[in-house]
Amino acid sequence: MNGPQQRSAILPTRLYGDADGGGRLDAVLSAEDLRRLEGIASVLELPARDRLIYDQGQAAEALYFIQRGMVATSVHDGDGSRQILGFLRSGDLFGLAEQGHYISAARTLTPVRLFCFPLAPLQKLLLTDARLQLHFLTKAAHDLRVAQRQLIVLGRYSVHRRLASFLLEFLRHDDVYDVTEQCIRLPMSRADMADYLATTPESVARAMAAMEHEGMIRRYGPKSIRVLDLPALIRAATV
Amino acid sequence: MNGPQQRSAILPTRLYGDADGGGRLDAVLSAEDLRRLEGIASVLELPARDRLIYDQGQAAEALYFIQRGMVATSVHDGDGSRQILGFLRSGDLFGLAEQGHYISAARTLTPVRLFCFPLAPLQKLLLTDARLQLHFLTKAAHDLRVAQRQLIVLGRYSVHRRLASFLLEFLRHDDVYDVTEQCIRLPMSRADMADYLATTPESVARAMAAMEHEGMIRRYGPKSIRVLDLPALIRAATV
DNA sequence: CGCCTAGTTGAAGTGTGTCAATGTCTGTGG
DNA sequence: CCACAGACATTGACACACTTCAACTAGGCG
Repeated sequence: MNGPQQRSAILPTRLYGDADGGGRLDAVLSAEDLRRLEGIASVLELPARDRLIYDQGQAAEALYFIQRGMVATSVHDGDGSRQILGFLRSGDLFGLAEQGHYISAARTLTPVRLFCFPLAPLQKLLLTDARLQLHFLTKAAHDLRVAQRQLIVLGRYSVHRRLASFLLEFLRHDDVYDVTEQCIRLPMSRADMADYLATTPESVARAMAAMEHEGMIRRYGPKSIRVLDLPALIRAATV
Repeated sequence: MNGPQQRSAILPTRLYGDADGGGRLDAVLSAEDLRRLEGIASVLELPARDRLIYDQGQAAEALYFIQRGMVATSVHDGDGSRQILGFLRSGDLFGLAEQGHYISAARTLTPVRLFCFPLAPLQKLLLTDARLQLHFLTKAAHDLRVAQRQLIVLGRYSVHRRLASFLLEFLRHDDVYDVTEQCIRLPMSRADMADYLATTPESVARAMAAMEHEGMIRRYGPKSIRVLDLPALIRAATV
């Protein structure tokens, strides 16, 4: 994993707060912690996009850590309806289960490299290493905050604003954002974006078109977007 | 806290899964764990509804545990907009912070009795007791599942269906549901329900009226509802 | 008992979903 | 390397669930 420098990441007032690194688990782990985790992990390499990692309802056997690439978790309704719960990137954990079964499906959006922690050894490790466990707890708290933020986005924002918030997310991550060119590379389809933002591909396309019309972005094909007016984009996500 | 029977609640395959007790923290703690928690806790008793426990943005100093009563956490937008993130009951934890500040406000819906765990001592305790910490981790995972479920509700369901899901939630909790009378006691206002379900008080009222018209419920004043046709209510929440 | 807040009902407006048609990428095979 | 095919994205027209605004009614607490 990256950034294995030793850090005293545990600050008392940050419990159930922010351990920082923007929620990246690997950014806060010590070299010793990493060694231990690698001791129980196996590496899973998926070389292409749209590969199923696990399916909804499947018996949960492991927790996954993303080392490289991007993953989407989604819940499928009886009918065709689908809600994407999150787009996950390097440093994220996934594999949340309920009563021994995954509650969502997980599939790759890009080629990915994963660490795979079998649950029983992981639990054993966390019980022997409270400091390490606290990092997992902090990560869980981070994910909870992310989910609650998304609750606000879906509950209160218009489609236009949801899309603006979504695009802004990408600016933090230099694996999908070229800072010098101010260009975002979207790894997912309009349908994926729609299912994450709880709308339709058509509405996403319309919102994109509107943003381009307003001069805040410029489209170069559906997967590549240049940010022309960042303040306007921020305004669109805020107001 | 209730249910202090010793249980070997830690089952390997349930990590980041369900520790059970329906997410109640106190239902899985050992007598020893309880004693230790009580050692660092102070009791907070709020005798009335609509009391602010902490405000959004306030410096986070403690994590709260509900022993009795009901609490709502909510995020307030710049303008009047408000999203209620959750209605919390006995056995729940709240007080999620980011960078040392609460991300939401918390206020009482009923008189409540809380345990108040100051963050520094709590963190110290969790670091010395990995088993106890694992219960907190499991609780965090539970809350994450709850938030993700709500994401689906807000993202995919009609107002009618959202309300049906909401009412069904109450049937699990005998502090608000009289099983023999099949009567739900709603402790919150229509506005609160609306802000939780991401709609308006008017739409809630209309959905209620429709359900009564369809014969699945009967209203006795705005705060008291009898379930007449449970299967129909379940259908309304499912289909 | 009466005031005031909260809830309900009605009518009108609108954002977004739906259905349908057109346009544009992408990746595969000739 | 180019051409084709199928999937994906975009645009337009229309429908409708829900919000908004307004008036009225009913609870509940002093």
